[in-house]
Amino acid sequence: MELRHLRYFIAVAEHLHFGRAAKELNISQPPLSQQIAQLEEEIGAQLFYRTNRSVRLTPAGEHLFREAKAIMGNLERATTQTRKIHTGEAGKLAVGYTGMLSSGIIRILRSFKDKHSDVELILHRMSSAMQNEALAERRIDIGFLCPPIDGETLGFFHLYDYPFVVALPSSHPLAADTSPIRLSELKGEPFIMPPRGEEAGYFDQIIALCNRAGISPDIRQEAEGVTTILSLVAAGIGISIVSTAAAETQREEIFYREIKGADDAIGLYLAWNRQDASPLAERFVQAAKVFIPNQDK
Amino acid sequence: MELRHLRYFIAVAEHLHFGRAAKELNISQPPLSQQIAQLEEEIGAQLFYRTNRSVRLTPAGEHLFREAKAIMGNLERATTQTRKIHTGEAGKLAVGYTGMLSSGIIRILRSFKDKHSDVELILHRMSSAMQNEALAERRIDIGFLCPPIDGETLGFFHLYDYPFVVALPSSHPLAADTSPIRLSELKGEPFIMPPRGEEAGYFDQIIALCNRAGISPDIRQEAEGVTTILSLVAAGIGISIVSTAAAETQREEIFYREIKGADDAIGLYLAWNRQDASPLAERFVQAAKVFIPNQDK
DNA sequence: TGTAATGATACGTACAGACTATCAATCAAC
DNA sequence: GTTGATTGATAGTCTGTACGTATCATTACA
Repeated sequence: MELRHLRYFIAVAEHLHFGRAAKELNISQPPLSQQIAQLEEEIGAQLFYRTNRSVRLTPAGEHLFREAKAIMGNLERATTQTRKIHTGEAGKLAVGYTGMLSSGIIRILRSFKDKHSDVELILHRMSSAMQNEALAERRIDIGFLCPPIDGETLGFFHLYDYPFVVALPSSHPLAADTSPIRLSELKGEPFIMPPRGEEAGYFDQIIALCNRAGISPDIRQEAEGVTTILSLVAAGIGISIVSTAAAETQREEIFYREIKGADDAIGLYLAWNRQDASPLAERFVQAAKVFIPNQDK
Repeated sequence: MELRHLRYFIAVAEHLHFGRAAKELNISQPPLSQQIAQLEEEIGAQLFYRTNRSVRLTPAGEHLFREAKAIMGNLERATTQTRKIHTGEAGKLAVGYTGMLSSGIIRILRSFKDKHSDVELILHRMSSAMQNEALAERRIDIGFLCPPIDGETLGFFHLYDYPFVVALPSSHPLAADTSPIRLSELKGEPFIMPPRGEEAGYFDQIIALCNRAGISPDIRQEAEGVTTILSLVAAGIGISIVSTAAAETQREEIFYREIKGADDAIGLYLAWNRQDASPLAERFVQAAKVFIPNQDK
């Protein structure tokens, strides 16, 4: 059986007239009769009552008519959707993000979703190291992450820079003052940090920052993900140095202070697998480029 | 596009190897490559990433793969069901019945349903006259009805004979006695009868029965359907003469008495449209024939 | 560097589906 | 009854295309 049989069958069932159906199909009547006969033979069921003057569907034919129309409709929708996925108008896009959905990331996601309503964005929170791996293995299509980035297999570009701030429990003695803090004041404080294996760039930058201020952070606690780190700070377990992106959502239990004399910032990058990136991923990357700040020279 | 394309595509998507897929399809590899290329061209989407050493589905291909399998499954089920409807193993069967589903009718329906679980029996209560019309117009496939039957267009045979009984309100003076009643005792009683136009055979037989007993029934009320008639009797509106089939289900408000010296009975017939009876209707008729009483000579 | 594996390409062929012509059956008009 | 129109089926021919064989290009691996 071929789709031709179904197409012809539907035409005859709709017109209940071989001649007119043939005309609609742009073929002559004899081959139409033949194909219908073939279909009946193959299915093993008479589909039409035919006298020389009238054509009517049998009960079996009526059933097949309904089914055939549904099948052709499904096929039509399937091919259209397939084409859309190819062009990147539709599909699923797995997106990784490190800690919090900063307003910068949300703006990009929102804008893309608005223009591509058929696209399903699936968000995965994972560390920068995990994103490198997931992008390489195509478990995610897009990553919002911090260095290091495996430039061999991944394409990437810089999006935003977020300065560092110190996160203190509100109950902490240093939390009273709103002025920028000197990092040397943090000497001996218990630090909460992500594991270096998960966020090497972030980790090293903070260490360097502290070293420059003449202190060596006393890491008492490791925690995965900014939200977890901040929860621990809120609980009074220790202090941490986080990006202003994480500090966007204020919490009562946490007090943020800028760092005096340091304009260090952590870079947020967008990355994708540069080999066989899905069309959707490519679209996303293109759309995201618009959000690069100061791109006008 | 033809089903061939989908079949070939599914084979390649399952094997992710053109050579092996071709072998399974019993064709050689080159035409398989061609057909897949055609499919991609027609849909307007790349379906496989092909290097010379590996074949992988694109996101678009993965979507089409799922859809194509579903479509092939639907098609398979549709053709099987169509064949079943043709042979009478499945389908819908509209059955008409006059008044009540007597135990005789129920036995036939039950037996048929047991042997043909894929068949949906749709019951329609309608008078014998309506059934004649509905059978001719194919609104129903099978009728359980009383004469007259239009032998021109309908095939039919006799099933059961149900003797007549008198139905009295329990409060009626004549309802005390359990012995057979003489019809002459009913002189002057208000009769409830179906309209003659709907149940001519039944109507005329009762009139003849009464006439033989020397009375002319005083028809005060007409009602469509035995259940309606019996409800009116129960309400004390009048009396009626009904078949023992209707009397099968006893009600407290109604008292039935046999009729003395009359072995008249109303015949229940099974009828169908003898032109292009649906295969299912034919099966039903054949199955019902087993229930003709005294068929052994 | 040579060999095996794999999908794409080139080209000839056979068959199936399409066309034209015609037939058979039915219905309607007179 | 007879004739003409309508309609689906059949017969015979032709053509497009799906398939097969042979071969190539590329890649992986020994």
